[in-house]
Amino acid sequence: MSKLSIPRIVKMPVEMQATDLLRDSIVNGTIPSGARITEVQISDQLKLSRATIRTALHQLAKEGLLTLVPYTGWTTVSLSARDVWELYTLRSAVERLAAQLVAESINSAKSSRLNWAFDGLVKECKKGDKSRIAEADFALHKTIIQMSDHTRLASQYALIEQQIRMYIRSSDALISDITAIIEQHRPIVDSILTGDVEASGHLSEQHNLTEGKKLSDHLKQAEAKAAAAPAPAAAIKKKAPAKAPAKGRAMRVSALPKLR
Amino acid sequence: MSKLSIPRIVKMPVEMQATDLLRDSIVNGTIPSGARITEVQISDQLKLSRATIRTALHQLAKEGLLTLVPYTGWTTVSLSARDVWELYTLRSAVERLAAQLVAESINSAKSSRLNWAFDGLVKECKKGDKSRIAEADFALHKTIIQMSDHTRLASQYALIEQQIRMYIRSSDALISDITAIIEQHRPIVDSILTGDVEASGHLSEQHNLTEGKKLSDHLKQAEAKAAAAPAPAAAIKKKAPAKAPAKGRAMRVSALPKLR
DNA sequence: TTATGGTCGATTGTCGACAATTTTGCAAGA
DNA sequence: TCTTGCAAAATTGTCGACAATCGACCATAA
Repeated sequence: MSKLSIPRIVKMPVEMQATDLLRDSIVNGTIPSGARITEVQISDQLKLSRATIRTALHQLAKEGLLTLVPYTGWTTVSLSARDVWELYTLRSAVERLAAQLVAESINSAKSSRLNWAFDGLVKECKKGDKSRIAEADFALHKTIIQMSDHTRLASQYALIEQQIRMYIRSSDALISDITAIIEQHRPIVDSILTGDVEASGHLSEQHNLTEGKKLSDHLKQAEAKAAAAPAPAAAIKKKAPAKAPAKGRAMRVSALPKLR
Repeated sequence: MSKLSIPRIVKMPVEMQATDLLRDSIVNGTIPSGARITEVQISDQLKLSRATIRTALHQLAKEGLLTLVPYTGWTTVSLSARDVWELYTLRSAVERLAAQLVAESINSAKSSRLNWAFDGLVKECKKGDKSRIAEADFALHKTIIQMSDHTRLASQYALIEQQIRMYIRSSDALISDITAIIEQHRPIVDSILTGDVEASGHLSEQHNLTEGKKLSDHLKQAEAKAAAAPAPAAAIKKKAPAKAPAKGRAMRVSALPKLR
């Protein structure tokens, strides 16, 4: 077959560029979670036609980042504690499979690649920059996914990761005990390296489950606090000035990065 | 929160109707797998604008039913043995999680629902109609998924199921030993009913893995045979004599059902 | 005959305009 | 003051047209 490894320049329709840009903006918080956005607003800012933007928005909706109410508007999702639970249970199942597949097919090339990713995490932990640690953490997990050589698993994982990133952005708290992170991941990596299918799967699963529970609990607590001191939502009716645009017209979103 | 269970009448934009129609046509084989289709052709047959069809096609691409080559055309996917392997490994991971969740939260309502689905399968097995047996089989699995009450898991499973159906349509062979089917599923159902989380997960996983391997092997064999004597799946275009449409213009697809 | 180059039809990419629908705001009446 | 009804604004739904690009065909020359 023609599996030549020519770089093969990739065509990037504007459509896809716009999709990526918007996805980034949502995931990294430029467009805040729960925000209402409109097609014309985006198309104006990006200088693209509404049809193009529309396609992009539909894509993102399919990815679970947006919801569309017909004839009314688009809204970025805001994740609840239940959503986080769903995300992490799913993630644990997917990562378990990936770890098993990699352990099953481990070889020297994969070993060095896995070690490289793990070393990256170790280094960042020693430096201490939390956001960089989180990034290296993601990278290690993603490396395992990619090494499983399973396109559907990978694309499924990408969706989950996106939404998790979104949540982590919105809740600033996450990493507590830095030194523990290394020891949490080391057994997973080791079991994969030694080809222990059972252990690698089990450890991966448990790691995600506990991690997810931690985040979910944190969010539940935050939700409870929010419920105790609710925003002044119901009281004012008419002339209320500056107020969260919970139901009103679409809010103006701060400047999006330029296309291209 | 406003989680009221008002039925809330749903508006069905033509867009979505078209998407559903096309999805069905692909999954049930009205549009054969591997076929090339064009936007104008579909929009003509369905009497809808290209933009609408285009959105629908993009959706289906995101669902893994179509692929788009820029400026060239759309093609329905044709699943290889590797694809089947991916599908079933993923499915096993997802169903394992679902079974565990259901076993964990089993109660009388869920018990009766699960028993009802299993009885349906038993009845069909006794009747002997293979396609109805397959349908009851799917239904049982889907019941477990739905009972897990996990929206992301369910939507993920829906995608997998779609593609599996597509493959099963194209390869007519599947069920061999009818009586065995019941005994394959009974332990899974029993372990869930007794709330045995570990066993239910393990059994679900293994069931899918073995079933997937069976289908994958069957397909591999078919692929080998096809390579030996390539099939004449041709469509005549102009004056060209019969020839495989591997690269040619889009083939005419037989009448699609009417919209509405 | 075969290789080369250009031309042309087919197909998707992008766009702006109009239609359908929902939500909002205001005014009139009780 | 509160409710009700109606009009207007906002927003998505649908459409047809033109541009960009690709693949196939054909004329030409070695």
